[in-house]
Amino acid sequence: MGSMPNVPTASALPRRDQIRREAARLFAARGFLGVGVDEIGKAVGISGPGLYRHFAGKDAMLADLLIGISERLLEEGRRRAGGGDGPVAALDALIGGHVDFALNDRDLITLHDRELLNLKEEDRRTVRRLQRGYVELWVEVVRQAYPPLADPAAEPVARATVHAVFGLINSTPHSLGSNPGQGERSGLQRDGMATLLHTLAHGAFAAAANAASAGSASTGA
Amino acid sequence: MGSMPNVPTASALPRRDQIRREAARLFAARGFLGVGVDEIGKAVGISGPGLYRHFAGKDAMLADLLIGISERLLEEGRRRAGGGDGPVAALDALIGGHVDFALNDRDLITLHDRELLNLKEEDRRTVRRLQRGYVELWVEVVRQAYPPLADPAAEPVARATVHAVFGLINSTPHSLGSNPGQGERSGLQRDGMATLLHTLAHGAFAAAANAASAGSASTGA
DNA sequence: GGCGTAAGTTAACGTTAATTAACGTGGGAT
DNA sequence: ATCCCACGTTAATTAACGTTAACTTACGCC
Repeated sequence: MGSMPNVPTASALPRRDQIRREAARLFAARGFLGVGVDEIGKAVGISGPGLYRHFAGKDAMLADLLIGISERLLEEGRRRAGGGDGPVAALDALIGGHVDFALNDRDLITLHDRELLNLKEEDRRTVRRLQRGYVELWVEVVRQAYPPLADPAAEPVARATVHAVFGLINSTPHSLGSNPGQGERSGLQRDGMATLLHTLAHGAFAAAANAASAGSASTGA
Repeated sequence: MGSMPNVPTASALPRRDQIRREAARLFAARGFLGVGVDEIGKAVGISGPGLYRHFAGKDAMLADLLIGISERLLEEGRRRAGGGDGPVAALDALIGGHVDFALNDRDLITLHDRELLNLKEEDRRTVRRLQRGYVELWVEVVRQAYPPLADPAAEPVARATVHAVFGLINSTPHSLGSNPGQGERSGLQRDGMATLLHTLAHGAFAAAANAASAGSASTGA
């Protein structure tokens, strides 16, 4: 018991990670409730209940995935937003980070806003808290990058626009085919898609700022 | 048997519609697989298997909902796109129609791209065919409204942008709270949200067109 | 060289859920 | 008056699934 508590997971973590990857793939493909534990087990070479040596249960796998991606989004977002080259560069970095995420971890992005309701109350609160922090981070940066949105009356506009841009960037799972190897399905390669999403996000923010500077009475509040 | 085949559903359709509405609400709230037929029955005042007098099964309810909304989107889209006031007005009408849909039939919009995988192969193909037609409609109109996107090399960009704008507009279920009565959750009222989404969509399209006119070699194809 | 623990296996349990069967009822057309 | 059919009900059937139990195996360690 007191042997080596530091590196006992040196060979256990790969297996856990393997389970994470396959579970994410299967959950994204057929939904959390549509995938059985036996199927996840088969995907990693063990069978069924053997998964319980690595996770407390099926719920725990989903919770691990959703909390993990939410934490990574927030952490990486904070890192990028603190680049120190001004709010415009910070927003640029935020957008780039989220686009990378959407293109690299397609499965997790899909699960992130699709399977939240299958979490137990406590885990759901955790994920929502992290998501809220991430949104707040974006809202602050956006309002600094686009001064018209810094008006207190425009705060709801800024927040709604951030949500909308998330929806925009996260749309890649729908546009791209399900080929992770090459992007032969869509006529757009990965880099082209990345720059396009970047451009579209900026266009949306600019339009929001433009509208906010024009009519402050159109917020409807 | 040959009595009145024209109006036998005069009293059956309301009940069917009631089931549709409640099923959509429940599916959107807890997922297709997360809702039992007993629950749907209870929501409409009958219990469990009584639903089988109105639908062939649980799958048939979901198929009815998804095919129905896909048909309505396409039909209304075609109607609006053929307004005859030029491509810019047509795109405006398309955007307005989709925004109305996203704000009025939030549950269905949620299901539309969330529960496709729970359809049987044939129904899924039907829905996808309708969706493809809807996308094509948008792509054509967008490319006419924004000439830089009419370049053959920009076709993938136009298509990806249309998908992204769908994601943008469909993001309302996430930004708004779950109160169908008033929008007290978000600081943005319904009309404010509608005009904002309209503005954001235009901003995204304009940005895409701008990028396409600048560098034709950046498509990556 | 025995020991404990990590990591699997298969069998079994308890629940739940969709669907079907069998049966009841009430109102309109003949 | 009656027949019938749309519309429901409850009970039974069947399948699947998450989880636990009991048991095996390989390996690092004193």
